[in-house]
Amino acid sequence: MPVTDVAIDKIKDMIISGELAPGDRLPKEAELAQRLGLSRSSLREAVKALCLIRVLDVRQGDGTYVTSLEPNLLLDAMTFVVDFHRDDTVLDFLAVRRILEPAATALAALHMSDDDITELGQLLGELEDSPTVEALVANDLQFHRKIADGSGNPVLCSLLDSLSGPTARARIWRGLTQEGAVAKTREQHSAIYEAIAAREPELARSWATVHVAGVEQWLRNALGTADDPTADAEPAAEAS
Amino acid sequence: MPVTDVAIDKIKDMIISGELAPGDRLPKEAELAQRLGLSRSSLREAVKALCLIRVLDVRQGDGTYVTSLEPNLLLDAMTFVVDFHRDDTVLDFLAVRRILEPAATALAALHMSDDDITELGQLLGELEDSPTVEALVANDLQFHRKIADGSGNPVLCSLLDSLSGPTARARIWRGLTQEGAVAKTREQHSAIYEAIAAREPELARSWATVHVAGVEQWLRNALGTADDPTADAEPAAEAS
DNA sequence: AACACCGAAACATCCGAGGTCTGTTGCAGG
DNA sequence: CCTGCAACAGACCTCGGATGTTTCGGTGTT
Repeated sequence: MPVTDVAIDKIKDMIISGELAPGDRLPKEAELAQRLGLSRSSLREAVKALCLIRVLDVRQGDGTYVTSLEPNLLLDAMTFVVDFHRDDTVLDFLAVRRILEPAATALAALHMSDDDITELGQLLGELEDSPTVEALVANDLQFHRKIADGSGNPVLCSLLDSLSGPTARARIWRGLTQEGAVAKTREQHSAIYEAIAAREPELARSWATVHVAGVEQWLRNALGTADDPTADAEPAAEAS
Repeated sequence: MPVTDVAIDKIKDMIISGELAPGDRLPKEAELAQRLGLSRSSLREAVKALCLIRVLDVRQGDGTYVTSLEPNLLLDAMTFVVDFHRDDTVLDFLAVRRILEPAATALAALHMSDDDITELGQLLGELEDSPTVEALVANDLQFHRKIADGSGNPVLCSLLDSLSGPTARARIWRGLTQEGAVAKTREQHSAIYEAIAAREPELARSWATVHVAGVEQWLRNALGTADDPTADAEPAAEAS
């Protein structure tokens, strides 16, 4: 195994064992390199890798620190991974979201504070009557994020956040190609909000299911026609 | 932004744009470094980082390649992330698993091939009458992995795989401290298998819920977090 | 007490020189 | 003609040092 990989494991172990706690500063490069028995170059590769997944945080001119290691931070790195998946596997991600979102919504109906619910309602009102597709999607992301956050489970929240990336793209296409989608989205958001405000977890769950399933159904059709050489519908545009 | 981070983004873009397809070989270090306008050292840091999340695969003496980018590979990197979370957040991960596992089991009841179901049954039989805790946990992991795989959704499968890490540890503790757990686990596994074999998704879902909830309940008590009044909330049933 | 300056510390980046591993090529033998 | 072995070249691995940049904290001035 390359020394760099060994270094990654060593640092990982130092953190897991508690030798390095969240927020702690690592020894300086030269020192740590000597301690782990490798060169600074190799150590830097290890640090950079751990940095990408948000385990370490290097500040030039200061030092290298262990992040808070909170689930949201670490799972945030998954967004990076999800970015690599385009058209073909988006449906699989959406299917997972279709499982998690209703559950999160139901939890939110039970756990959200009254203040949070008020803020959730305000989000719905902030949208203009004829919003741009971008504004709609941004508002949609905020709406679902607040609900996910309201579930009280940071892991669930972060996971949904990561999965929302591809969904957001899908929504943009949908907004561009399906006229009734905007009105329908607003209707469903209102219904979800009402259910949460009424503390009706099962109702909230159902509306969330309907909501995500709608996107999924549309996307399935869109991709199905795109893959079909005999289809006349225009295929989904490539990422620019 | 550091040069290395720019390089990471550049390489990422090269892949997403299609310039580098899965399986392709990257230009050699020196060449790519010049092309991206940085030194080999910095480039290597970028490559190492992308390597950690399984986007690139370097083979000494050969070259650097883009991986297949399949969801299972990329989400596999999440296992690394999950490893950083111990006692305190395990419950949150388990709660997510409690949402996904029943759904996956229900899907498996619908989608698994007869051959796969046969193999699943064989897994149950392979276990000795008085297995060691380690053997039991290993068998358990295989069992659930096969079901997750049977859901037909690679994203769901990989996600569950990652979440099973902490759960496995929990099971080991449980096996060591709770005597009846072994027998109960085998009973529930059999029930899940029977439900899948009978193509009864809702029955399979329910047994899976019971199964995971059992672990969750025990762990909650073991960690002494009986302060959460919502532990028993959120019925998982859902029409269709 | 508040602010500006300065130096030390630490990371960022680069470079070039060996070392090691892998795939390929060419030759000899069956 | 096909097979097996050995040498070669290409590519990554690791190293150590030199130089640039940024940040922090102490010092001196106002």
